[in-house]
Amino acid sequence: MRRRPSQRDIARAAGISQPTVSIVLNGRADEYGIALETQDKVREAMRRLGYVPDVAGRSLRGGRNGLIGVHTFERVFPVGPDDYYHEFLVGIEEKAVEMGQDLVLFASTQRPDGTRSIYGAGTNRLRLADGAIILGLERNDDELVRLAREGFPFVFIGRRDIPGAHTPYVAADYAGAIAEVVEALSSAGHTRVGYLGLDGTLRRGPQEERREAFYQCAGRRGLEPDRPALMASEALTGAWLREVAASETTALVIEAFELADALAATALREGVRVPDDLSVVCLDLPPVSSPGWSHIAVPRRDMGARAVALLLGLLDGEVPADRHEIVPCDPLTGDTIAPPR
Amino acid sequence: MRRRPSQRDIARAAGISQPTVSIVLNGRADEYGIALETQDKVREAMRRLGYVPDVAGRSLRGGRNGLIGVHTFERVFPVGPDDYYHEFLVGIEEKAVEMGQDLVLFASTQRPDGTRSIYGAGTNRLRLADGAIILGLERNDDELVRLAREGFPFVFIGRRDIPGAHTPYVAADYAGAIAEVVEALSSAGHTRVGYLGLDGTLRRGPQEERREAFYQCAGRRGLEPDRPALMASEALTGAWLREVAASETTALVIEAFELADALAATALREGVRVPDDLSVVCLDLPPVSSPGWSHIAVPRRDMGARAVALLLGLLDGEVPADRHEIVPCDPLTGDTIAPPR
DNA sequence: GTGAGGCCCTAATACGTATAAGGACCTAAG
DNA sequence: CTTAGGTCCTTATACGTATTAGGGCCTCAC
Repeated sequence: MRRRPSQRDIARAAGISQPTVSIVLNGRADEYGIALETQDKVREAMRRLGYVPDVAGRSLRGGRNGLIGVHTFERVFPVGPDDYYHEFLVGIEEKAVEMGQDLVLFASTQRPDGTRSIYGAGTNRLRLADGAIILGLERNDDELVRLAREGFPFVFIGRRDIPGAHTPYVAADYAGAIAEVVEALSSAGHTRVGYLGLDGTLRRGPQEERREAFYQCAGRRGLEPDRPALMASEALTGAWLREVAASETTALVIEAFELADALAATALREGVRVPDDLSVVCLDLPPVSSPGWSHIAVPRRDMGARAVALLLGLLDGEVPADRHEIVPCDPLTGDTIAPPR
Repeated sequence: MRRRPSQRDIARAAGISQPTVSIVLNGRADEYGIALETQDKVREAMRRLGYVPDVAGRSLRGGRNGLIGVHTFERVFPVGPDDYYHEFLVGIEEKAVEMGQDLVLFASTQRPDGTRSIYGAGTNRLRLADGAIILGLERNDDELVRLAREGFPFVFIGRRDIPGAHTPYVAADYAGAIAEVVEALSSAGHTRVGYLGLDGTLRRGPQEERREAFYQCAGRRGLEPDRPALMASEALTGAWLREVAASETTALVIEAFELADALAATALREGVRVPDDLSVVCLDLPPVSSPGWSHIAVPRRDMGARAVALLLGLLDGEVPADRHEIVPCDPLTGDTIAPPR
């Protein structure tokens, strides 16, 4: 008798039938009028045999398992320390703890090339969980559409408006936060502002969203932004920085933390003083990073937590299937915005 | 007809029986001698109806659900970046990907005080997975004993010899690595060596294991170690370091990365040159840390991966239930061991 | 003493899958 | 003509769960 005890085993041990066990287990004993004595027998047997409901059986039947799936379109734990997913996971786990749910990290969906696919492995593994939180930088709209069409409950982290599909998501309020940045620069007296963007496709979606929000907002507030300078962080040269410092541009908006790190090093080397010679603001600096530069930050932890709450709301049917949640960014902090020189 | 197609639907569409569909799907058509024409009909219907196998049904049938539990006696994702668990998780995930398994992080087992307990919630939630990998700094021997007695398959990460229970574990070969350190110090010409240990209970088990291994090994190799200096990293003062540098002691073995960081800062302040004035070796420096100090490192990634492999071996019955695995540490690297001044 | 109604439980079933056992049909050998 | 053997498929079953329908037994009222 090596196999895990099932409801039938409990029933046998308690001298009653399997459905009764199920009823007691699910707290519907009163509703069905099960004698207290019987309930005790059942619970005692469960404890004694170490019963735990079977995931497969439950989800086959259509019930809940207390499992929240987490699917990422790339590896969950990249090697580097500045990990895109980590903070999201922290938030997800925190809320899961609070709500008494466990998490399933889908590792089995990874293909040989390192990307992950919901349907790639031939089966939709996500179904083992009650619902899933999905995150990823790649655009995999077709898989999401299919998932939505199957009626599987999920929440995407990040803005993801897909035509023709109701996909609930939790996104950061970039626009609001960037308005705050623009306001701060403007009221410090800046008019010509440079924009340093990340070249390449690494996190293209979010980057472009920031960029657009910035340019729209700057225009409305009377700022004159330079055309965006796009480069990889290794490509940031002293010559470029000297040129900026010598130009009319008095402040720099930086799109990504890699560029901020590179800029910090270059500025130090070139003797460009921040913020005396050049004001600097970074959009989305991770918590562990860089000097105390002015920045806003995507509230990853908070977004993770909200995603869990939203998913549970979905599962309980308390929330419509096309609900979006926009989470305010962490407010602008730091001290590298000064009046122009 | 909103629901996803099942094998029965395929069968109906192709005008045959459900088991035939299953047989074709699993590539056993030849074995069962299914006519090519029938196979084509089946495959065509699958494509047309968009069939995707149902995991729940499968794992219900197979007895396994492809879920590997990960239980930690503390939070999985602490807030700090120098995260004790992170590297283990990386290894676990890597191997899980390779073996096509998914991971369950047990968040529901957390008690209000932040600690986690296997049996705290009344039932052993771990049972939901096929088996589990358990890690944690606290000693919770009683829960492990109970788990072992219940016959639940698990692997502990870290040395954990519990009298009267077969608990498989994966541990680092501290002794071997520390012998390497002692050998290096000795052959560089050192005889008097200091030992800087971490005070407090934070990671007591592993720390003490290192300490004992060092003192035993040093004795055998003819080194004269000072009595260990135990302190919290904040308590490391310039005065202490000056005293060491002025004494007969020519090398320092450091137990934990926090102390290494603190020592680096203090040495810089005090003008103590490493390794010219003092040789330094750290036991277990995380990958992302500090100057290029000489150190050995606990092979966390590797240990995580081995734990997964060991657990699957256990599940397949290919491995006895009392198997221990000792993983060699990453070899000594760095350049802060020099001849004594 | 018959019916109503409450109490407490069981039998039957369905979900999707995989496999063992079995059966129908045909061909070829004796 | 019978039988052995091959080919190709089906029937039956089991896995663990939750729910619907139903049934036995007791008590009380008429």
